[in-house]
Order: sequence, then C-alpha cells, then structure tokens
Amino acid sequence: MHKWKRRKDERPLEIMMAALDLFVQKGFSATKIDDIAKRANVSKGTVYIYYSSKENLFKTMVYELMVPKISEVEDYIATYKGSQIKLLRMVAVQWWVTIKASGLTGIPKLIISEADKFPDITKFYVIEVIHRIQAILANIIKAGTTNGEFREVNPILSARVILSSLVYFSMWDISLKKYDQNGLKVEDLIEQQIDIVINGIIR
Amino acid sequence: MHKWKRRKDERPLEIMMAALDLFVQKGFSATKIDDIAKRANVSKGTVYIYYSSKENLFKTMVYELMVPKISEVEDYIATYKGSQIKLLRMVAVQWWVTIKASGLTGIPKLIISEADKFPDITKFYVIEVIHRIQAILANIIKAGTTNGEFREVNPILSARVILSSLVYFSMWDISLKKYDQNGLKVEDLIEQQIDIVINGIIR
Amino acid sequence: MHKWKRRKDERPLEIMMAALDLFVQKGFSATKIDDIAKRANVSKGTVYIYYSSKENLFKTMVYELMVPKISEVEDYIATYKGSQIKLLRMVAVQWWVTIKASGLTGIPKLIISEADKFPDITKFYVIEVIHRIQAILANIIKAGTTNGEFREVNPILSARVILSSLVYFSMWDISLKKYDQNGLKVEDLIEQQIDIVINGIIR
Amino acid sequence: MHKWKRRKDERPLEIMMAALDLFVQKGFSATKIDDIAKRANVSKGTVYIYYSSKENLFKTMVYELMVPKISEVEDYIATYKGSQIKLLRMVAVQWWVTIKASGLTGIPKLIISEADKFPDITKFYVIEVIHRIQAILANIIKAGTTNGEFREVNPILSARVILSSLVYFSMWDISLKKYDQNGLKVEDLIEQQIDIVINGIIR
DNA sequence: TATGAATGAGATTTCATTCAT
DNA sequence: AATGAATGAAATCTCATTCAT
Repeated sequence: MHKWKRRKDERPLEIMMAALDLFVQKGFSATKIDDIAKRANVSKGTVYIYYSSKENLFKTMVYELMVPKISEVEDYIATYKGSQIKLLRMVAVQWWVTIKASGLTGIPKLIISEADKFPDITKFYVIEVIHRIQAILANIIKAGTTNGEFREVNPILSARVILSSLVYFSMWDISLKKYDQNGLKVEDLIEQQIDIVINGIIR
Repeated sequence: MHKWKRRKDERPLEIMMAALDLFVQKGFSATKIDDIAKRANVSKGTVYIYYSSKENLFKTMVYELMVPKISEVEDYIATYKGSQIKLLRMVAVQWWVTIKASGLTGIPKLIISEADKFPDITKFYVIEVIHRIQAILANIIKAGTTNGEFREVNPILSARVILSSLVYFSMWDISLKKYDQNGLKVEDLIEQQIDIVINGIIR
Repeated sequence: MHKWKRRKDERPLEIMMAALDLFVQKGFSATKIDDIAKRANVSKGTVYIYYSSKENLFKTMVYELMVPKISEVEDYIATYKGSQIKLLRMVAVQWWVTIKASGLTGIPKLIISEADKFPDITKFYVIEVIHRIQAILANIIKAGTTNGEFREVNPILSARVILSSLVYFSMWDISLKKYDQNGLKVEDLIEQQIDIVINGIIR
Repeated sequence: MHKWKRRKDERPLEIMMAALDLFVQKGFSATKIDDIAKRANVSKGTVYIYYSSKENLFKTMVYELMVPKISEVEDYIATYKGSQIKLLRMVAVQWWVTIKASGLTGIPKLIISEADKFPDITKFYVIEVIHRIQAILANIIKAGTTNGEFREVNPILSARVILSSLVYFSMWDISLKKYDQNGLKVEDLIEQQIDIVINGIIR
C-alpha cells in the first residue's frame, strides 16, 4: 500500500526515534540530518543507508510510529463492559498514558506544524487517527445515551470537544508547559476536563 | 520597472503580514526571505531595510501583532452587564471573529510550532495572552457562580477547558480543516463546545 | 590628461577627505559608501552627484590629493643653498610635517594595500611620487659628494634607503603605532635614521 | 568528477596557502571565499569544513604561518661566533631568503593593511615578530659595540632602521616592484642597505 | 541639488546528499 | 555496513547603485 516499509533491525528504529524527538522540538526544516545522526549515535552516511532522504525519513517515521498505536486503543475497549462514564475517563487517560510511554506525545504538534509540507501524511493522520479516535469516543457516548447514562447530545460533536482537549494538552505539554508556571500535570487536566464535559458547569 | 514606489510607512506592515502568512503556513525555517519579499511586492533587500534579520522580523511581527489584540477583548467585556451564560458565548465567539478578521488566526499554531526556537516570545505569549484570556473567562465563570447561574466549579480549570478548544480550533482551521472532509465551521464548533461545557453531557 | 578633474566646491573635497580617512583605515573594499557619506555629513545619493562610482572616487581622490604635494617639496629645495647634510635632514623632516599636516599620511599605506586593484594609480604613484622624491634625495647626496660632505656612495641607492624609512614610518604611524607600546614619535625616528645613514654605525 | 579525493590532512594547509596569496594580493575584504576554494582546488563548502568563517581562516592563517618562523631566525644565530658585521649581513639576508622560500613575503603587507580590522593579530605581530626581530638585531649591534666593531650607537634605534628597510622591501617586492622599472632585486637592496647603515655616507 | 527608499547582483554561509575509503 | 570528507545548490545577508520625491 505504501512505500514505507517496516524494518526489523535496531538501527532504523533508533534513528527514527532520534528524528522524532528533533522534528517535534525544532520542526522538519530546522532539524539537521547531522543532529539526528548524532542523537542516534551513528554517522550522517548511515542515516542514508536506511532512509533515502530526509523527507522519506519523516514520512516513514510518522507512518510506522502511528499505525501500531491506533488499534491499541480500539482493542482496549472492544472487550469492555460497564459504565460508559468510567470508560470515557479511562479511554482518555489511557490514551495519554500510552502515547506518553511510547514517546509519541509530540506527533500531534508535528502533524499540525508540518501539515502543508506533507499533505498526504496529514490526510492520513486526520482519517486514520483523528477520525478513528473520534469514532471511539462517539461510540462510548452513543452507548451511554442508549443505556441512559448521558442525555441526548450530538455524539460526534461531544467527541470532538473531548478530543480537542486531548490534542491541545499534548501540544501544551510539549511546547508551552515549561513556560507556564503552575505545576499542572496533563493527567489531571484531562480528568478534570472530562468531569466538566460530563457534568457541565450550569447548575 | 513600475516597482520604484516610495512607501516608507506602509512597507513594514505589508512585509509583516506577508511574513505572518508564510510563517504560519510553512514555519519559520521553511519560509524564505525571498518568498516574503515576493508576497509583499518588494525586493529581498527591502525586507532588510525594515528588519535586520529573519529572526528580528519574526519577533517584531509576533509582538506588534499580538499586543494590540490583547486588550481588545478585555475592553469588550468591561462594560457588560447581564447573563454570564450569554457573555461566555459572546466572548468566545467574538474572540474568534476578531482574530479571524485581523488575519491572526495562525498565531497560536506559530507560537506552539516555534516555541523552543523563540523561548522569550513563547513566555510572553503564555503570560500576556493565554493567562489573560484565561483570567477573562475565569472571571465570567466566577461572576456566574456568584449570581447563581453556574454551579460551584473550579473557574480557572473550566476556563482552561474552554480556552483549549478555542486554541485547538484555530489550529485545526489553519492546518487540518482542508484535510477534514466535513464542512464544519469553527464558529459552529465553538458555539456547540460552549454548550457542552455549560450543560455537560450527563443526564 | 586624466579624466579626474579638479572641483572647486566644498562638498567634493569634504567627501574626498572623508573617503581618504576611511580607505586608509579599512581599505577600499571594506569601506562603504554609506560610511563615507556619513563622515562627510551628506547622504549616499550626494556622493554619486560628484563621483560616478566608488572606484572613480578612489582614483580622483588619490590624484587630486597627491599631485599638488609633489611639487611642493621640489620647490622647497630649488632655492636652497648651504650644507647638504642639513638639507637632507630638513627635507626628510619637512616631507613628514607637510603630509602630516595635510592629512595625507595614509596615502603610502593605501597605495601599497590596493596596488593590484588599481595598477594605473600605482604606476602613477611610483613614477610621479616615489621616483621624484628619490631623485630629490639623490640630488642632495650628489651635491654633497661634489662639495666633499659625503663619501662616494651610490646616490640612488642611498636615497632609496632613506626613502624606505620615510615610507615605512608613515605606515607604522598609521597602522602599527597604537599597538607598539614605546611612545616613539615619527619625527624622532626620522631624525635618528638620517643620523645613522649619514654617520654609519661602524667605528 | 575527479574531485572526490579525501585528503583530510593536506586540505587545511592548501586552503591556507591559497588564502594567504589572495589576502596578500587583494586584501581581506576583496578576497572571495570562492576564489580561495578555486585556487585550493576544492569547493566552497570544503573551506567551511576546516575554517568556521572567513575571519577565522584569516586569523588561523596568520598565527599558524607566523609562529613557526619566529624562532627559526633566533635559533640561527644562537650558535654563531665571529664578526658581528658579517652576522648582521647574514641575518638580514637569511631572514629574507627564509620568508621568501616559505611564501610568507606578503605577511607584513597584510598585517599593515588589515591592522585595524584585526587588532589582536596586529598586537601579536608587533610583539612576537617585530619586537623579537628588533631584539635580535639590537643584540648583534650591542655585541659589535662591545667587541669594538661598532661605535657607540643606540642599538634599538639602529635595529629599527635596519628592520624598517627589511619590511619596506618586502612590501615593495609584493606591491610595487612590478610597477618599478629598474630590475632591482630585494637581496641586493638589503645588502646595500646594510652597507650604508654600517658605513654611513659621510666621509 | 539633495535625499534615502528601493533594487538586485553578488557575497558569505548552511546543509542535504554523495561517494571514496 | 559504516564513515565522514567533499560537494554544490540554495539560503541569508550586504551594499554599490538607481531614481522617485
């Protein structure tokens, strides 16, 4: 389907993770192949053994790192039975824990920053990540409405609201947190934001 | 040929707006001075008459474009009397309309993308823009709690949730909308998101 | 004879003297028209009213400033009668005093620095300045030999030795003196150097 | 095509010697990196592998080429025993032969031309080269006075006179000789100049 | 005449990519 | 496979010169 293939060796993955960190931090253009090589403890030439160009490295990286994560969350809830309120909380928090642990927190920032430079990747991301997570959340809300936990709301729209915070918080964590003197943690923000979405603020 | 027009006063702003569009679209590093010059209908050299370097242009631009907008919203609500629910909606929508009209929609994306390259600007933005808008929203929520419109919620936190959506939507508008086939408008998203925050989704 | 014509107004001379100072200090390439204009208290455009290009300004400057000085020294000794030893001393010292007073100390450095960039000027300088001063000095030595003051020496060669010091000291004064911590004055150096040339150091 | 030769060790010196020739001939500002690269048979980029900037190349060049030469002359006379008159002649001529052979004839001109642009290098040159050579010459004169070969003269001053000619002749050789139609050779000039300094011209 | 904003050719420097080792 | 010296196209920036005012 795509020309970006998986690779089994250690080297390419190390290069990819080095590239991810730097692309997220500095953006695609400002990241030098030399920096990636140094961070991955290889030489510049070695990067070119595994990736034919900087663009190819970027694209491969996004595809390879993103695709496996997507189904993880889907699988997580497939088997779940019980309160949709709890599930909503769990899914949101779990999503964060998972991508944080895999070092992928920066991907949303990266996609948004480089959207116009890599339209095909952005499209892929919108359809295969954003829409699928939205669908997961919407399904929870639908189920909750069916079982009487939630009132009648537009599930897609509510899902978007929740997602928008998840994405925003991941970008805040990467880009703004260090300039924002208030000791807040993303996990807390997510929980409290779900609270508000669930309960509203009106009396 | 026909380019030799002396317009000392208009040039700097024209260059700045051209730069803004390109920086937002492509990022700082990927934007070429030549592109900025072309878009502003001047020669490369002219850019350097008004801005000593690309970095200086970037910084000046962010400061000059952002500062005047900040107090606008503050002034807007200073005189307001009436329902805080309505005010919350109005402020959110008005914020969007104002920055959209001034062509500044891209600033949040830009700040987040270039945060580590321009830490002083990022800090300035966090303190002078994010925190001030948060304070405005928090004050509305506090007033609404006082006058009995809202239940007892953490006003700062609720403000953050609303703000996170405002910012996320502005980035979505700039970067992802064109890849997201659903004809949604930011204005609608904002209104509906405020609805959810106000009413919650629980029955 | 040359295309570099004299000008009567004040402006051109002011520009020329400003240019001289800067060319001597920084060299031709490193001197900016803007700096010359600023030092002469005019605008960049004004420089181009009087001189068609930077090269033309340089050439005009050298010719106009040098030519009048050359005959001055020649005239000075034409009428002299008396000891050639004293005359030799007087001529050397007088030469320095004159060019110092006219602010032309830097010309030799300038010619030597820019020799290959302006071959015609260099040739002119070698023939019209160096050779003529050499001839003046050689004539004094010849006269001194004739009247028994000096022993039989090669007059041209002896003139060269004296001249080499005069030129070297003028360059030292301009370029090295400030880095040479010894409070020496060019006038003293010249006198003492003439002494040595006249008396030798052998017992 | 045939340029891809890896010569990590030879390159820096080749670039430095190419730079020396051009800096001497045209001055620092007028010398283009491209010219240096071409003359050293490398690409522009290669120059920047070894030297971080044009200024750095200039400074490194002056320091690296000058330092080794300084002690050479000092060593040369350390062991000498015999007539100081002969030694004086030998040292002067030998100095010329040595720097001529190493292609460093142009350094004095370069230092004097660029003195104000590179004050630290100029200071270094004055102290580590000019003053040391002066000291060498002064010591010879002192020794000659002690052993009765020379009359009582100021040794420092006499050294300066000799040195001024050495330096002047090296600049003349580089800049003016080709415009000075008289077939003189620097070696002859130096010998004859020492003659005059030793014997004086007075009867 | 005088000005200085505007131009654009050309300089310095960077860096993705190539390829001899 | 791995390296990093070498390349050269392209970027940033400079500045002599032009020309509308």
